[in-house]
Amino acid sequence: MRLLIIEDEPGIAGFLKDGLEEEYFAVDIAYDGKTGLDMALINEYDLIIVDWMIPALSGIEVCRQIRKSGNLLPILFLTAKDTLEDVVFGLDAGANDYIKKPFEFEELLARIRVQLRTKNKADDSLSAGIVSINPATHQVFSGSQEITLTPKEFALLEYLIRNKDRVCTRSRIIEHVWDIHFDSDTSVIDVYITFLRKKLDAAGSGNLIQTIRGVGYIVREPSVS
Amino acid sequence: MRLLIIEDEPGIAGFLKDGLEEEYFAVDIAYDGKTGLDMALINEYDLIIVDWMIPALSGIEVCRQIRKSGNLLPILFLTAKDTLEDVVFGLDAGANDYIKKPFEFEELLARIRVQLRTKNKADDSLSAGIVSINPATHQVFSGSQEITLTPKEFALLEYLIRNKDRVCTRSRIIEHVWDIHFDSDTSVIDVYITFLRKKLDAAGSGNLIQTIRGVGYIVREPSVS
DNA sequence: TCATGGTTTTAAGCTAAATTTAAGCTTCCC
DNA sequence: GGGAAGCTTAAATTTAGCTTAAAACCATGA
Repeated sequence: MRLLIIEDEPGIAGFLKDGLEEEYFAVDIAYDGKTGLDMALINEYDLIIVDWMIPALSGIEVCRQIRKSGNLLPILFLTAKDTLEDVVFGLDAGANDYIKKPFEFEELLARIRVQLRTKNKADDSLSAGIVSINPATHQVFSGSQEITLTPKEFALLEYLIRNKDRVCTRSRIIEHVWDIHFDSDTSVIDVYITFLRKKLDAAGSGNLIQTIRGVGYIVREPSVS
Repeated sequence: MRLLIIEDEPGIAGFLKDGLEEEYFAVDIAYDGKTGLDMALINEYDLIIVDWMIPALSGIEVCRQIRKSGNLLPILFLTAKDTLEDVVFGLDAGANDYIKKPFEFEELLARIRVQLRTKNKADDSLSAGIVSINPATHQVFSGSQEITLTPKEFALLEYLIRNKDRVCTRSRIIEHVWDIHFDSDTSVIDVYITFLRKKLDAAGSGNLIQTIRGVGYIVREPSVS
């Protein structure tokens, strides 16, 4: 899952980036509103965190511009101002949620999860067939048997399952899971697909990840019948 | 065809699901209004069946919200209430049709077919006859049956269907699909036309690609008659 | 600071699939 | 009948993906 943070204070930005990367998010930072808006419009993010008070272009204006472009991705507002008026203003501009500074990192994380959940899923269990994953605890189960995954393995599987029944192209995967934005001839994806398949297979959930040759991969929900 | 049933009584929901699946529909169930609405907004259904009296969010509210999001998919109301007033209320909320409980399964089926028939005519996705292609997911369907194509096969079919009802000359095909800009005596096109025809034929969409001798090929939309 | 163990990435050989070539066959039309 | 155009099939070639091993990286604790 790929996030953009628009925050001018390097301390806070860095703190957020580190913390979120520990949670397996791919994180980009923009230090002013103008840059942030450009990045948001050019790249595909799964969620944006934007501070209210930033140089070049206010957070609220960034938010408005993004919505004006027709993009509905979840936007989370960071604000020191906490009067009702400001909050209303932010939500009117198209933000999905807000959080007051100073905040607990855990709370931010919870709110991010809510946004990602409502965006992608009807129910809040991320699963495909007998395999289910829990982003909050970073656990993966094949039926009732737990599978231990490394951070990258988890991030890849999470992305594939969140996009269940859709083809995930190699370029989208490399962007959203590895945060690499240029064409490269790396074969990390292949290697990690092999890792995942091996572990899933060992836990009896073989054949979950299918290859679409020349395009990418897909995790299909076994048809209900 | 993929349907969503929003119905809290497990008995009715299960009965509907089983019956509809026998008719080759893909059926999802939501047991309350909130979940149902989320599913309807996130996934792409061909039709929704929603009960009037359901927990979390009334059927009528679900209907309103779906319409508010700009989605025009057919919605069928299930209701025990049968006063004229209730029916008017439901249709005003954006439903396409209603059916009173208890009902005959056959009647429900008939009404579903009516809705799906009118829907398909307006649909101008990339298709010709019963064959439709989705460039976003690289999927091809003959009716509801998926056809697996290699990248080149897909590219060729996409080009032909995008230029439906127009003759595609050999030189245009070789330029647009193979990116070859000089005259060559290759016979790849012939070979790939054979590949495509074979796969389409196996999926029951034979005769889609016609040869124009000396010129090229054409995919025709079967005339509506 | 350095060693350690785990994770991630790179690289290379291998395999299987996709693509292209080529040759013989069929059909159409003069 | 004969030639041109297209069809079909098999074989050759190329490419993409799989697998494995090893190198690089990173955090941890002695």
